[in-house]
Amino acid sequence: MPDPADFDLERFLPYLLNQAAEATSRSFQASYKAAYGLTRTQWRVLANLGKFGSMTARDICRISHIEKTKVSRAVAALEEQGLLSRTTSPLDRRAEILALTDAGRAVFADLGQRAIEYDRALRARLGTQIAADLDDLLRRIIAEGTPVGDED
Amino acid sequence: MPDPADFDLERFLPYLLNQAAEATSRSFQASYKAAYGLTRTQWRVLANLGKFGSMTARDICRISHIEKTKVSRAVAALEEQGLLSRTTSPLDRRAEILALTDAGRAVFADLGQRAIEYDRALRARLGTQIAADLDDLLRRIIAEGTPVGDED
DNA sequence: GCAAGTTAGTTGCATACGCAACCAAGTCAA
DNA sequence: TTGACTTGGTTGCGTATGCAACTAACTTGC
Repeated sequence: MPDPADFDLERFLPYLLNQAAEATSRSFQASYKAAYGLTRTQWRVLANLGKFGSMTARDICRISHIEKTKVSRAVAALEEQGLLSRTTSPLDRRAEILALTDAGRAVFADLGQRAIEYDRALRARLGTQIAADLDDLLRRIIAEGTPVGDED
Repeated sequence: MPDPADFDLERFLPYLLNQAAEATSRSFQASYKAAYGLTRTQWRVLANLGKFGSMTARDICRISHIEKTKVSRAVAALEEQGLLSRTTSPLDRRAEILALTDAGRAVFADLGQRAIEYDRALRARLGTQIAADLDDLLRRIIAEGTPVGDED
């Protein structure tokens, strides 16, 4: 039975991960927020559409592990801004096929580049081999990282 | 000039970090949220007070890198729940010295233990050596991870 | 063909957050 | 002392989020 006095937030993995995530997200946030007024979620949805082409909101949920509510609102906002268009699926009239508009693709082109550059710079500073290992670790954490249960 | 089509969210470090952070935080969240109705921020503030003893809100900001607003509200909530007490500092009447109450210490004891166990289990599954390396990496990212500027 | 589920997506509500503006107490210098 | 500046902490306001409840469109078994 561990002594609670031994507990140190600074060595607590969830905390460290959070800080690291905040640090990186925050600084990249400037790109999509300042330049295009996008939310983190909106940027992610856009990035998925940019990468994978047309798909339905549900697909985005599956791929990106973002909850449906968040996706739904992000999609609404992106549509509002003219960055994506919705078409009711002919196969399933509940579903909507989402696709970036030209404007959306332009934004993705710009942000995609910046993201690549940002990522490269960060990895370079960490050391590319190390960064690659980090990827694996993070994926493992994401995959099995939820020992207690309670999935998102 | 990178081709935006090369961009893949799944290999974007800020994104991976976020997912990993979410995955771990989420599952530990059950402990403090379900059991004590605490917010992530509240739990962190409590953890810092539990670890370091009495200190001022400003100190918590410095140590934990949480913004003052968040700390302020968390402190108010924790006081409301009877987990901490405030005393105006005799040295500087603007500052308030925060200290856990007995109830607060009890909560910390419980959550501290659970946190240690959670962390251990996670590290064990990653491999302890690897987990230690991960710590370093994350600290580096946190420290220098914000190349563009725009600090928190 | 239809009642009992499912599933895609939206919405209401209550809460947490970020930012900027704001008080009150302290500091510093003239 | 007094006026300009800094600093500890709070608050108002607009926005993002999570959860549960909801609609509409599909599926299944009978």
